[in-house]
Amino acid sequence: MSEQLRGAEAGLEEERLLTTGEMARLSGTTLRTVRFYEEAGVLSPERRSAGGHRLYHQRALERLVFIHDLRVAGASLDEIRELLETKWTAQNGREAAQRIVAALDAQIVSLSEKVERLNTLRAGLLATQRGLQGACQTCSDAERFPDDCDNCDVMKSANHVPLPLRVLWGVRAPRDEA
Amino acid sequence: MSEQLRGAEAGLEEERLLTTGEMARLSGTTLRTVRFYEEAGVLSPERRSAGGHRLYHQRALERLVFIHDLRVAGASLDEIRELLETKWTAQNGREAAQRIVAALDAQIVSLSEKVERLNTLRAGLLATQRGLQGACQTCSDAERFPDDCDNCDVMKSANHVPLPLRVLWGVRAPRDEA
DNA sequence: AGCACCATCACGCAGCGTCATCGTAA
DNA sequence: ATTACGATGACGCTGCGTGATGGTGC
Repeated sequence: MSEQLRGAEAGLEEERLLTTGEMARLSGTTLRTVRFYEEAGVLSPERRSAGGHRLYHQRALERLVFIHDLRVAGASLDEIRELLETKWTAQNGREAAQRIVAALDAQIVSLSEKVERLNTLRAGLLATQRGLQGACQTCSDAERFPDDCDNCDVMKSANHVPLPLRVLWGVRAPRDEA
Repeated sequence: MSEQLRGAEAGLEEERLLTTGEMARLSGTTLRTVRFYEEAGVLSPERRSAGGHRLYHQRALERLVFIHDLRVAGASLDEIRELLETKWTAQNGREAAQRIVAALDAQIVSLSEKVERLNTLRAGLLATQRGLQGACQTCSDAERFPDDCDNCDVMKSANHVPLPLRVLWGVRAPRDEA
């Protein structure tokens, strides 16, 4: 018994702990973010150094990356905290697995919607670039340019003008007035 | 001349102006957002009613949708305002087109990166669901469940465990303690 | 005259950024 | 002992949400 324990302890190859700065750099976040995530209750160091510096497990780095990914995806820290705690608040493995799968379902749905929306937007922006890189790039029609573009071929020829082009190249909005 | 003007005026088919609420509903935003965008200098009503109610052109609705899309994509209202003003601050059509194309380039790049990242995350979440829906759903091993899952087949068999699964199903983080 | 709608403060909140000041690490 | 790095406040900022209170439109 004590043999096994000592063996296990010796087997732990002195895992190198990470500083806050290393966590930030390796995850693509900042010091402030790492500390804020601790305050928010989603990430904490394994221990502190004698002088009070935070020291993290390498697993905490994966956790940080995951949290940051979910934030980029639009999840709130509240949602993220719940997700991370699910396994430990469930009564048994079955329940934990089910609840996590359900929570992930919701995230995946909103994520898919967002991706679709971003792809649509990107397509519109690209189409707008193509539109502008044609005639407008060489346009020297000082009579027509700012205010009469709506009547130019560029805006009428294409039978479906992308929304960004209509907005960016259309008539002056009240907001754009002097 | 006056004939033309009168004709043009008569030709304008009494465009129906939109209220703030209609703008919000039709764009999927809120009253607060529409008003805030005005305060931020990116969207303004064509005029006010006698009683002070905002009245918008239909073009303003497209503008609002575009602004909201860019916000979802992660652009700041400052960036958006600059983009929307580009055409009117440039000296000629060529310069305006070039500057807009350049600005859109930057947006498209960051947008593409984001889409890629979200797709990667989604793949990880889906793989995590698949992992959990197997053995864990029927796991009744009360000895093993919460703390020893790392040594379970589920976490060792797959030669590449997705990051979310490692994080969500791995050993207890300090943060998850009582 | 009634009911839905809108306007204008005003405060609140998440998720950090950004100093300033001071202690730690090697 | 120097130099880089980290800790701890504290205040600031964006992009809205959320009332409260009172006027508008039809």
